[in-house]
Amino acid sequence: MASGLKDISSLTGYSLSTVSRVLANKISGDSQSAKEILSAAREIGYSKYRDASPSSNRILDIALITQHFSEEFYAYLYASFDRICAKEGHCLTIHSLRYNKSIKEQLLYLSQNHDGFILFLPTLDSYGYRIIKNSLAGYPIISIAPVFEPVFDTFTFDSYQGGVLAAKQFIESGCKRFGVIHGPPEKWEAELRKNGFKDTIEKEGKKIDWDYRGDYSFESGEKAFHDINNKEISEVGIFASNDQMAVGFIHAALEKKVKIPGDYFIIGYDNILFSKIFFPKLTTINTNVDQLSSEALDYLMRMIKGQVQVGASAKKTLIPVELVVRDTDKRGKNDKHT
Amino acid sequence: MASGLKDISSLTGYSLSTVSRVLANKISGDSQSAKEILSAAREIGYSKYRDASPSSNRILDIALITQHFSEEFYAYLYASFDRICAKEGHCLTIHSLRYNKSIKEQLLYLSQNHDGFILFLPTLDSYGYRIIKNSLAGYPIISIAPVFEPVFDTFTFDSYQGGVLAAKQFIESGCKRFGVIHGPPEKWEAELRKNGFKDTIEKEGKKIDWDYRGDYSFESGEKAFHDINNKEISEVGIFASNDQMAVGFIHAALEKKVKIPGDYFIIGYDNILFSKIFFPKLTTINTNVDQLSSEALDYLMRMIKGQVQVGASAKKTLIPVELVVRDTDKRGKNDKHT
DNA sequence: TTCAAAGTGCAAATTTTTTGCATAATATCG
DNA sequence: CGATATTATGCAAAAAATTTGCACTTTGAA
Repeated sequence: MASGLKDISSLTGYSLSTVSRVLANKISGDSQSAKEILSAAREIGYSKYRDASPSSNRILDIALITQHFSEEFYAYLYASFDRICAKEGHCLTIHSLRYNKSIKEQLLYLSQNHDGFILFLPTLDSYGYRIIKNSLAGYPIISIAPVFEPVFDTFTFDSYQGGVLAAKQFIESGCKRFGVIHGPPEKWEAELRKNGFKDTIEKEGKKIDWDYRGDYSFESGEKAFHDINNKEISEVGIFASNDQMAVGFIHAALEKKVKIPGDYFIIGYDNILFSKIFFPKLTTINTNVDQLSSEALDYLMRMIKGQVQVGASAKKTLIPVELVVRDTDKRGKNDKHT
Repeated sequence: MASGLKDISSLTGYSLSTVSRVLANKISGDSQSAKEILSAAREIGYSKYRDASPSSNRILDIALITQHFSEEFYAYLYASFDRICAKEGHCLTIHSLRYNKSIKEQLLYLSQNHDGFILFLPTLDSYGYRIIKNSLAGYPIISIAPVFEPVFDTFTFDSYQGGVLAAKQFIESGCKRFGVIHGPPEKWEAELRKNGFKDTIEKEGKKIDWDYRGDYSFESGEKAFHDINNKEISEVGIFASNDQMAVGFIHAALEKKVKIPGDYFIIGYDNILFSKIFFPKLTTINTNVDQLSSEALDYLMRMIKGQVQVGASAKKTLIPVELVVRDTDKRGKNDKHT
């Protein structure tokens, strides 16, 4: 099992010296010999080869550092990164820090076997991020978590824009009254979604007639419905900060034989699978996860190759989102499902 | 970055010789010194330390080898293994081979950094499994994929039993007619679910009055409804091979104002999240993923420690499933949702 | 208390990796 | 097209890393 230059040498047919030089980056890493030697080294698990500066011939190992939860979104995220990495020829591994006691040590360990990290740790605070930054100074890391004060260069969806799009749709389709179901206030992206909606409504000289503080759960969507229904406000365009709450709202409305669209109009956010199959079909904000993965990965690659200046402050890139019109907003052409 | 025994020595304070001996397994791996040395070795990424035979002090690295898909089930599976591994103190990494050209090479590479594999590759054929077995002879590998002819020791849910439970529920609650919505025939576990249902019905001297060949999708559940509805068979207890089809069936039924439960009764299989929130709430077969993870991991650990005899033929372990009664079977207490 | 078994460090022995030098292959430029 | 610079390669020597023999220490059971 122990492997050394000798094994690589006999495997590839190159002399010990040549193998040594390729792996120590003393000769170009882009030649044919280098290609063979690097791939043999990778295969038998020769450890020091990672020190060779990344050449076009090196397969790069990327770690997606996340916290597993039993939610569809995670399956989407992983599948998307998997797809994009495979297309670009990189090798992706996924690691969860959900139950980890020592994040710092675990990341130090992982940095030995990988060329760069993509962090998705929405619950980590700035302090935690700074510890990571300090203990892995110089190591290529980006983040895709929507956090208030990013420490690493960050790629996220333009949540604010999502709220703007929902508001515009309601305004343009002639809604007169507006409501919003908040996400949990500690989630930064939930605040952005709500603010985008609110600001756009108010810029038009209108106001939010009703709001409800939810927690992203299906149940809080149901509760939101009962709240507005008791107040007897109707014909309201409601923006829910995620699809689960929108669907919960619709569920409760259906039970009470309230019409959606009709008595209420609703736009969700996320466009995850069940919003496509739930009925009536939900108008929602779509996030293009492949675009996020692709741009994030691209940037990380340039970071690994040293083509990116890593500054003191974190750069933010907002990936645009789009409105998907289905049946639950005022324009919905389909009324028969209510 | 280059690390060697010298670094470990100065980090831990032990002499070079001691470090060497611990890592080469020349002295017991269970002493305090061994613990410190092994953990330091792991942290700085010293590669050869993995050759030391696993002791109680070694953190074991397990790889879950899968094929990512954008389905909730994957998020469940990963979160469950993550939870169980964390509890046992092992380190889990997840790797997708969905787009991989050379599975064999990728696994060879991964085997360098890990102590054992859990395979979840439902689409791989026996030939592919045998290639893996041959190229990694002696390396600890188990499978959790439901396949017809397992090559590795396998842990799966007792799909057949799931069908039996569904059939019993319908029979005991007085159903007179029975139907089944198949999963895709190439999926072994779908066949088992159907057969368990069919065999139990027939053992009671009854017969399957209607069946429909679905493909696990929501849409095929809708189509199944239209099929049975055209034939005007009603008051049938229907077992769907998964929840998505069951929910599709219910969706189509609701559109046609057909009563569930009432005109039809339905039991699904999987108990994934959306079956909990869809309305009416679905009676279904629950699979305890944590139990599967836990038993599989336990066995793999014993394999790694050499406590398990690996025979020529693969051992199969079936994890029991259970019926979760909600609102869509005949016993469902809740009729108001239709 | 005694003695065997296991752990430890020093220094020598061994193995692995790197490097100087000579030569071969390849690319570059007038 | 040939002269010249650049890069790649292998051998053998040098350097570095790792293992091992030996003597001494610690630990725990009888």
